[in-house]
Amino acid sequence: MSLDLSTLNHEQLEAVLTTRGPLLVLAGAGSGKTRVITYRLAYLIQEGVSPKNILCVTFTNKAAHEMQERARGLVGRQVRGATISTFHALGVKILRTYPEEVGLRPGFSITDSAEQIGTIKRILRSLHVDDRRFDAKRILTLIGHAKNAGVNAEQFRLLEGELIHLPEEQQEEEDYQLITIEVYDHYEKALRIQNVVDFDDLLLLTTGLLKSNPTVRAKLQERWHYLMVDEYQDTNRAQLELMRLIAGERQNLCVVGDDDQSIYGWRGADVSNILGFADHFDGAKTVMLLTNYRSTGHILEVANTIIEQNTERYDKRLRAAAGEGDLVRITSVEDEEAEAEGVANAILALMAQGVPPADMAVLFRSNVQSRAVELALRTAHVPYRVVGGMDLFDKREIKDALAYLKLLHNPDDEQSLRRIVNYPSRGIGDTSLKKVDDWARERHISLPEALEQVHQVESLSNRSADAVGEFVTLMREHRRLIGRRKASTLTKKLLGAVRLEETLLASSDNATTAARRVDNMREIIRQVERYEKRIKKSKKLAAFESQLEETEAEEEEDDTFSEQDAASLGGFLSDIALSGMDDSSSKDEQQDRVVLSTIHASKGLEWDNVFLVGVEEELLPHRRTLEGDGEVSEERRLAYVAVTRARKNLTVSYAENRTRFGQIVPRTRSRFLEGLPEESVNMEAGALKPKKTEDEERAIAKDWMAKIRADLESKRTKPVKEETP
DNA sequence: GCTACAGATGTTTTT
DNA sequence: CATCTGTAGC
Repeated sequence: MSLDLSTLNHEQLEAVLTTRGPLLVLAGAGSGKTRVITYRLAYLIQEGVSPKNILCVTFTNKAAHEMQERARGLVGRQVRGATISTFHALGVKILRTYPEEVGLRPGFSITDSAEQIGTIKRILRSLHVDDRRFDAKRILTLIGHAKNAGVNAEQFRLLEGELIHLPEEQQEEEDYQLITIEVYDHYEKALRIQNVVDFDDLLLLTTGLLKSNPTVRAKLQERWHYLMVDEYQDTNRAQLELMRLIAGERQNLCVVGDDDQSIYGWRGADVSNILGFADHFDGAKTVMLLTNYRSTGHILEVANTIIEQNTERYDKRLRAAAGEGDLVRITSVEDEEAEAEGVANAILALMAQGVPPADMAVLFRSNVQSRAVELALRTAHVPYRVVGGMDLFDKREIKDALAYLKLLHNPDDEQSLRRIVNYPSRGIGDTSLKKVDDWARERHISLPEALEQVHQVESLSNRSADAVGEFVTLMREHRRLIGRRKASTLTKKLLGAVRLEETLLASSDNATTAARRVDNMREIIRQVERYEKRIKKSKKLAAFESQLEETEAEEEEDDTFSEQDAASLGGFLSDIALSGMDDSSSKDEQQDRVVLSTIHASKGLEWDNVFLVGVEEELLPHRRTLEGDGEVSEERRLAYVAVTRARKNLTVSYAENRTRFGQIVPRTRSRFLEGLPEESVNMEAGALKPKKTEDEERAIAKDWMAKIRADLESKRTKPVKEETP
């Protein structure tokens, strides 16, 4: 099978053919970035590089899947050998193989952010610091930034002299840094005792491991000879370091990204990674992809004008492959309500012309803005979908059920233990727990360990001790079944034994909420089952394919990683921590609905028609960045990302007044709208037309509801097409 | 151990 | 205004 490279343009081809040495591909919005990556991957394989020696890293699971699928389309099942992974999943894989080297024990688990905050608060209290004076979240952010920069607790403390001594007006900031030095230390210890890592550890510890351990480093360098990184502008210091370490002397590292789309600086991403690529890697070659295949000319003009006012960037200008297209419409509206109604009407008008809702999106800077839009769309009966918000994970009943599984898998997980030790209530109240906790502290052992020998705690009544004993036995009994029973069976057994369902039903007076909660909880079981199925299928597939292989089954053992294989409880828990619950596939994911999204969440997506709302000072750019938190240039990039999502139609709006915290406040339009090229913009009012009559609206909406219902019906009857990962 | 009320807070969140 | 958090009180 031979790869057809003739569909690539000159620059894309150059990027694909440059396989040796450090390569920076600056891929402007809509310039065929994903194509280049997948073709390059395919090309490497075709040129005789063993897929096993290729590592592709992305940020999201979605991007990893997409790359996998598209590469499979080009080179078939050979992609299976290549490692295509997110940074964090890669970290887990490596750490699971060498846990002891970084102070972990096998089977460590991954915390979520709520647990992290809980841990911080507990540490503050143990340090006798008023946990109301310091915001745990803010401390956690500071720790996160340190970790993202590759700085561990020890090193952070050493930085004290440099970090501190801020001018007086930043006294508060200084206080936070001081307290963070203390907390960071304790936080790390707490995690290690519990055999737990947080998300940032997945990078920090992995990088640290490679840095300090030449054997492991050599092994990984021997495994991967060719590296590719997607969305490089979003990488942080630790990730750069990780890639540098794996690339080793070969330096076959290809990074793809767009500095103008760097919008995660606040999360620790470091634009200087991409801006300074040539300094970080000697002899780096740069290829710029500047032909935009997505948007029409006027949209691109506006985008270019907006972004060109940033100074710290690669100087480049996108050119449109398509024609001029329609003008960008910029409208002023009275307030957010009028704005939302205007958008709803414009959407209805497009629908009336036969444009499917899925070709439209409403983008905004901050989540609160979605409410007004949702309301208007609902009254107009426009089908919509709000993206983001992994709410399922935040549900209490889900967390409770998960905590049981986590504790089962990792007996040292104190955080999970605390969560469910008395839920459903079994007579282990705060006082009893406190007594055990104190007893544990005296003896310098952990709470879970203390619970194991609870009958030696003298201050505890027999009744309490028995209650604890019963709980400990329950967990121990179930833990013995790990490996002997399917994970799903075990899950059902444990959750049944503690009567979670019954508790949920009894606790809520409202029958519907109770039912919903039970259903949510059962979702966990379904997820475990789905996970088992997926693993089973991919194993089968692997076996099948190696059978098919004409060449002798050279399915040599992959000795880089410990085999973490079977549908185990631990595997499930990592999986769910890294990719969230997958409620997408079955539900309304690809249905015909208008998308409502924050600009952040819209990156990488595109629509024919885009409505960008609330383009006002203090919203975009956001107030917080104007007050000195963060940089306006990043806000500008945000505006740029938003604008470049549109293929054919872009409508930008700003309100004269907006209700904020219950107050009506006059607004000014965003600075990002100043100085736009007149010939590309339609400033005339009325882009968001006045209301249609109720009857007209209803007629259009009715049509669409009917169509959607029919769609749903046909989907239900058709068998669901199975995708193979 | 749950409910009710007061008080604070009010961006973005790939993993 | 609206939502979440923590605490007091039953």
